[in-house]
Amino acid sequence: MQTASALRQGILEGKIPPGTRLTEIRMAEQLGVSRATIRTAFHQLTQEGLIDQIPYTGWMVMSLSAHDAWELYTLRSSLEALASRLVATEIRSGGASAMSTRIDDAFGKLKSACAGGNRKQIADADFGLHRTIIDLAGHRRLAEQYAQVERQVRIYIASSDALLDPTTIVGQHRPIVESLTVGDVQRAIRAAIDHNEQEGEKLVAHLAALGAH
Amino acid sequence: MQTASALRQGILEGKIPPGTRLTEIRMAEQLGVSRATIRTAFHQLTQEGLIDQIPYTGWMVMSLSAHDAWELYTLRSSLEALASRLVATEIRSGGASAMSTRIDDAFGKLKSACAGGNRKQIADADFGLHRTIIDLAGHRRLAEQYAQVERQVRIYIASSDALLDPTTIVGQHRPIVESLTVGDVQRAIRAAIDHNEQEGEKLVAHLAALGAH
DNA sequence: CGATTGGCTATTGTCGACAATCGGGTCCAA
DNA sequence: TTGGACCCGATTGTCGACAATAGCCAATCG
Repeated sequence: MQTASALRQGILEGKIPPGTRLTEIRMAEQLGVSRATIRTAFHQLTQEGLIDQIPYTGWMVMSLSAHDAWELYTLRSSLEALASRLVATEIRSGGASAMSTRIDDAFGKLKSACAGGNRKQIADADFGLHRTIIDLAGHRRLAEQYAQVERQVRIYIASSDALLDPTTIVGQHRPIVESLTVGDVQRAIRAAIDHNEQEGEKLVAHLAALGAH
Repeated sequence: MQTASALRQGILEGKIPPGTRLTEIRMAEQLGVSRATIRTAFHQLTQEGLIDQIPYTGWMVMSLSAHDAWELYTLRSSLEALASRLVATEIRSGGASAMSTRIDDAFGKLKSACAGGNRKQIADADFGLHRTIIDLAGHRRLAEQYAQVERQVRIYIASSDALLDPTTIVGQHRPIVESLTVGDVQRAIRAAIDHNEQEGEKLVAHLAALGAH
C-alpha cells in the first residue's frame, strides 16, 4: 500500500524519529486520504514492528531503550543461528552451489560498498547479506520474524550511523560467509552468534551513551 | 477487544476450522457490529498469526501444511533454546529461587492435569509450562514472537488432539524442568531442542497422514 | 494546602454509504 | 470447439460523520 510505504520510508530514513507521536487525523490531512486508509496503514506498520498503538491516544514510532537493543540482538542471534544451521546443512549435504553463489554475490556487494564509502549503501549491503542468508533458509516464518527485528534495528542505524565502520565491516562478516559456503555447520552457527554479540554490544553502548548525554 | 476475542476463541477451539474463509460483511452481521470494528479485529488476528488477508477477496483462517509444521517447530525450538539459556543462566548465577518455584509449579499443574485426563486441561498445562519458561526470560519480543508460534500450533492441537499422550507427556518435560531448575545451561538448551524435535515430528506425521487420508 | 471531582478538548472507536476491484460465467465470433 | 471480451455479483477499499473515551486543567471541598 502506498500510504504505508511513505510512512515506512519516513521512519526508516529517520525523517520521523523514534518516539514521535502520530495522530490519525493529522496524518490523514497531511497525506490527503481518509482516516480509514491511515488506520489500515498504521495497522500494517504495527505488524511490521515500526509503530505502537496506545488506545484512545494515538500511535508512536517505536523507541528503543538499552534493554530493547539487548532484546533485538539476542533474538536476531537465535534467528540467524537457525538460518545458518539450515543453510550450512543444505550446502554440506546437497551440491547446492547456487546458494554459495548468492552468498558470495551479497558479500561482494558489501565489499564494494565499503570500498565506495557511501553510508547508506554500506548499511543496505550489510542488511542485504544477512537477509540473503535468511532467505536461503526457505523458511517463511523465520524470514518474517527476522524482518521485524531488522526493521527495528534499522530505525536506529538510520538515525545514527555510528554503528558503521567501513574498515572493519568486511572482516566481521568473513567468518560467516566462509563457514557457510564450505558447509561447516557448527562454525556457521558460532559465527552468526559471535557477530550478533559484537553488534549488540555496540548498539547497547550507543544507546546508553545517548541516554546519558 | 471483545470481537477479536470471540473470533480468537472460535479459531483456537476449532469451531472455525483452518482454511475457513471469513468475510467482513457476514461477520459484521453475525456479531452485530460494523465492518470497521470487524476490520480492526481481523487486523489484530492477522498480527497474532491466526488469519491471513487476501486483498479484495477476504480473510482465511491459517491453514498448515507439513512444511508449515516444520517451520513452526524449528522456530519454536530456536526461541525456546534462547529462553532456556537465559533462564538457566539466571538461575545458575543468581539465587533466583522464585524462578525455579514458578517452573516447578507449572510442572506440577501439568502432572495433575495428566493424572486427571482432561484433554483441554492437559493441553493448557502443557502450553502453560512452556509459556512460564518463556515469560521468565524477561524478553518481551521473544515472548511476542513465541506467542505467534504457539497460537498457530494451537490451531491444530485443538482441532485434532492426536498429539496428546497423557502417559508420556510428563516424562517428556522432566529433562527440561530439571535442567533449568538446577541451572545447567547447556543441558537446558539441549532439552528444549530435543523436545521440539520430537513434537515437531509428531505434528508433521499427523499432517502428512491427514493429507494422504 | 492537598486531593478529588467535574468538565473540556483532543483523539480514537464505530458506523453506514459509496467506489474500486476481483473472479467467474456468459456470450459471441472465428 | 475454442478463445477472448464483456458483464455481473460479491467483497474489500475508502470516505465523512457521529459516539465514546482518555488526559488535562481548573474549581471545589475537606
